[in-house]
Amino acid sequence: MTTDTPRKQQIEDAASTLFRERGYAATSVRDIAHALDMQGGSLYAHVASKEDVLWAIVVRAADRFNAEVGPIAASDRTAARKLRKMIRAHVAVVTSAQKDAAVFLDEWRFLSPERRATIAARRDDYEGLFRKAIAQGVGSGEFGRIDSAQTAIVILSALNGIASWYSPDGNLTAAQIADQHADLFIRALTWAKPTDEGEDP
Amino acid sequence: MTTDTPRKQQIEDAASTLFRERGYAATSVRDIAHALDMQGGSLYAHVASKEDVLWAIVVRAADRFNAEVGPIAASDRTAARKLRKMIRAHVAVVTSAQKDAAVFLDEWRFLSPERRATIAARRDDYEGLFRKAIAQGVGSGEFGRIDSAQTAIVILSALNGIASWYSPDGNLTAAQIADQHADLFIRALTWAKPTDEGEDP
DNA sequence: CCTACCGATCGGTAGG
DNA sequence: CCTACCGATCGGTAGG
Repeated sequence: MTTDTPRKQQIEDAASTLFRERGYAATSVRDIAHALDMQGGSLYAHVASKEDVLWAIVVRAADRFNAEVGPIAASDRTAARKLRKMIRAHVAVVTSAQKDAAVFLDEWRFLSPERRATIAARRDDYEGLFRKAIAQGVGSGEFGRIDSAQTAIVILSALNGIASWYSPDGNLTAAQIADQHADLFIRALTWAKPTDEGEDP
Repeated sequence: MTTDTPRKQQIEDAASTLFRERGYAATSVRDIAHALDMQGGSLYAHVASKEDVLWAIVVRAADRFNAEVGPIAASDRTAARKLRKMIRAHVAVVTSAQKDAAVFLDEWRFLSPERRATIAARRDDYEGLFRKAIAQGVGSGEFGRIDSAQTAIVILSALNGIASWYSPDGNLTAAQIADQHADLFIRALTWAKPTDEGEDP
């Protein structure tokens, strides 16, 4: 009954690295164990199955996206400002928890059907946050008459793509990447008018 | 010395379906063989290795992108029109050769290091076609002063994402999806002026 | 293209 | 957390 077992987190971290590098199916339980200087079977003192490890990684990534973006989506703001902040928050998660995000995005299909369905539903809800923010802007006249559902998909596809090419050593900081994306998409939605300005923190 | 062995194509088609559904690593040689009503080992009468099958799929997908988009990129057009046509062509490949495109995009990391390097180089060249088209528009003043390299990545991320959500049974046709993307991105690049119009076929 | 097989490795468990 | 092991499955081959 201690606060939390750090060993389990170490396992998830090591697994996250390997799942991202080699993919879930091509990573063996022994690979994960050896990364932590354990014997293959010893991992099962801490986890019940390989899939449970993937599940833990996927859930903690999903939780982070929701924790960062959810409050902004629920806040009272202009659609353009809200969307800009949501994009920034999403990119911040992708870049700061890059491994987990990449595993979440690429490897969730290896979950059991039940768990996959749970994640599919969560992803759809999350996408809904973007749909609603866009629809708000269409309704208020801030944005042009675009298809909010399709636009949400386009934006999230581009933002999620960052997980597969971003490098902390690149020429652009995570914040710059976020702003570039926000600029580009807000521009695309608010055409024929100047982009809204006057940032809030 | 016949024209072409169709059995090999059948193998690649079946493998493309399975690699897309389950991923390369989680698809066994027996899975592929059984999809063609063969015994596991019999596949090796036609192919030398599982990786060779993946390689064939990846190469034919890459070839298609180049064949469709390359000539447009090399053509003499306004940057906006050129980019619009390139986006359309890219989306056409993604949607018409969806399985191959998805395998190409998601599973190429399971290739041997040498082959992976070859594909990485080809992908960079291909991305260069978009970079150059964008840079052309920046140079001519058609587009605003944006980072062509980053913008090319953003556009291709979104376009490639289509491979993972497009369904021929969806509400939108492939052509509509292509136009939506072209509209959105051209708008984002040509801000503060009306989008260029007057389509060529 | 099949049958029958190879060594290697897989996820997971027992028993300590 | 280790040793030692389980049955199952893997990619690939021999020999026809």
